[in-house]
Amino acid sequence: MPTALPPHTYLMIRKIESNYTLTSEEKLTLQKLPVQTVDVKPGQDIVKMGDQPTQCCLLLEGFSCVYKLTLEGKRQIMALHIPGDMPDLQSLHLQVIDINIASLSPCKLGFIQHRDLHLLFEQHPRLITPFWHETLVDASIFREWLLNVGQREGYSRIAHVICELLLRLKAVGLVEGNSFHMPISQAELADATGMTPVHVNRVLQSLRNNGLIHTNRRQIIIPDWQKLQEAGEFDSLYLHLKND
Amino acid sequence: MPTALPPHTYLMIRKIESNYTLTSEEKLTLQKLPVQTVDVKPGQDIVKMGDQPTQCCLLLEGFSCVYKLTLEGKRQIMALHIPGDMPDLQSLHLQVIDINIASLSPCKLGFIQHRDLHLLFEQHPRLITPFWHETLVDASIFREWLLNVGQREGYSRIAHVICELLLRLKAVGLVEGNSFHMPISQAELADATGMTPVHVNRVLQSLRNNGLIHTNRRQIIIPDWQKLQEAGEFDSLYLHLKND
DNA sequence: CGAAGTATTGAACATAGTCAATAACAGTGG
DNA sequence: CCACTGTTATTGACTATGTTCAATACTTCG
Repeated sequence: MPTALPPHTYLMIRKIESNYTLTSEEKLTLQKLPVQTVDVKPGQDIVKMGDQPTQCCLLLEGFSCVYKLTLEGKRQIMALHIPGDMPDLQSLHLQVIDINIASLSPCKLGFIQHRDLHLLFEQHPRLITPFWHETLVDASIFREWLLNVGQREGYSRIAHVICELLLRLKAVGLVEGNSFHMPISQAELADATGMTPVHVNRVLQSLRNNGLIHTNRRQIIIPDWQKLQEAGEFDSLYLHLKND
Repeated sequence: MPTALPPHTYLMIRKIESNYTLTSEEKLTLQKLPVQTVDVKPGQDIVKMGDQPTQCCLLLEGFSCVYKLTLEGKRQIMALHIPGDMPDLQSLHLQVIDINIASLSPCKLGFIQHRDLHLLFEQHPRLITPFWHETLVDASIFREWLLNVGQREGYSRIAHVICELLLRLKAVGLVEGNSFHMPISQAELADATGMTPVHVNRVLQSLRNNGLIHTNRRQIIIPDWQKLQEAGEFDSLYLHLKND
């Protein structure tokens, strides 16, 4: 007898359950949410500024990001998404999308219709809370990044982003020991930290030289978690992870 | 016969109504929300990192801000609040506060108990949406600030912040003609834009010299809205104001 | 009026950016 | 399996924007 595949909403439910106790009926309803999956290549726009989507996107596999461009074409990446994240949950209540969302690696996406979520919330009003919660954590991460980009020097900035990724990936089981896969180019890291690729490269070298990270392909190995956290002034409070 | 004073929730309701149609019963319930008012001096912390409040704060008069500090004591201001804003609405669902909120000018605050809001939402589930909406707009503003601080040069950054304030203040009726009161020191503007006070001072001078703003005390006069918007690369989409 | 906070100025300096060239790597098809 | 191609990473030299430090003027308010 074949084992049933987990539902597409598996990671989403897992995340919700780390903060909320779901009744078995609520959980079942979430498991049965209609999800339409799509595969996309790296570097593809998933949602664009000005769109008025009727569905939300759930990242099932891969990495994506939110970004905006200045008129001169400078790009700021404002958040990185990992499996289980819902990058455009805001579109449920903000009619016009004011950001761009793009894949950073090959991604598997699950699209959930707004009307299905609205229905879900009508039938189970208690479920509104964890979804609202998710958007509040997103906002918290934006704030921390603002502190990062506005006040920390390059060395700390990069260390901070790596710390955040480690903890978030750990929460969805994507960390093996002290290492994880980070399919992000230095140019993209530069856009995420408000630096130039050249400077990112130099900072990464000094992080390596100081023994805070090892890199192999796009695998990041963290030999000394304590030291990396200190370098990035990292305090995980803002991630609001319950099971630290 | 004396005219009844508007309820403390007046500005909040006004903001909600710019996006949602309230039934008269919903409106009445909102007007009757218990609000405890407090006056605070400039530069006072209202909420601190680590707090676990049982109430939300509604700004009735004055300006406040959200900020965080780095270990070396550098401060990043992440948002400015104007009357009608609810700076810590997030505390409804995030147990531990991960930011500091401080008054920038003398402020009148209204505190609303979480339990009263939860009751409100139980009785009128439809009202969850506008409050969720408010936190989504906050997040949108954080993102825009991240773009501002990460990718724009000083001149545009300051122009952008002024543009944002003008539109938001206009929405609550605090703009007279093309000018408004901005009780924020240059040092605070520096913390909001990730610059030094010295540099802010120089940028303000060049904005004045180019005729984009006039300043008088802490009154800002905007003689050429078009030019200021261009200088700040300002596009109001991210504010999600309905009545533009 | 006097004190404290705020704004302004100048000069030296530094972090990070720009430009440009080269090296390493990953994916492709013969 | 290897040459070919485009992308990504690395390096160096020069430059800029914005910082730091420190001194001076201006406001505001009791």
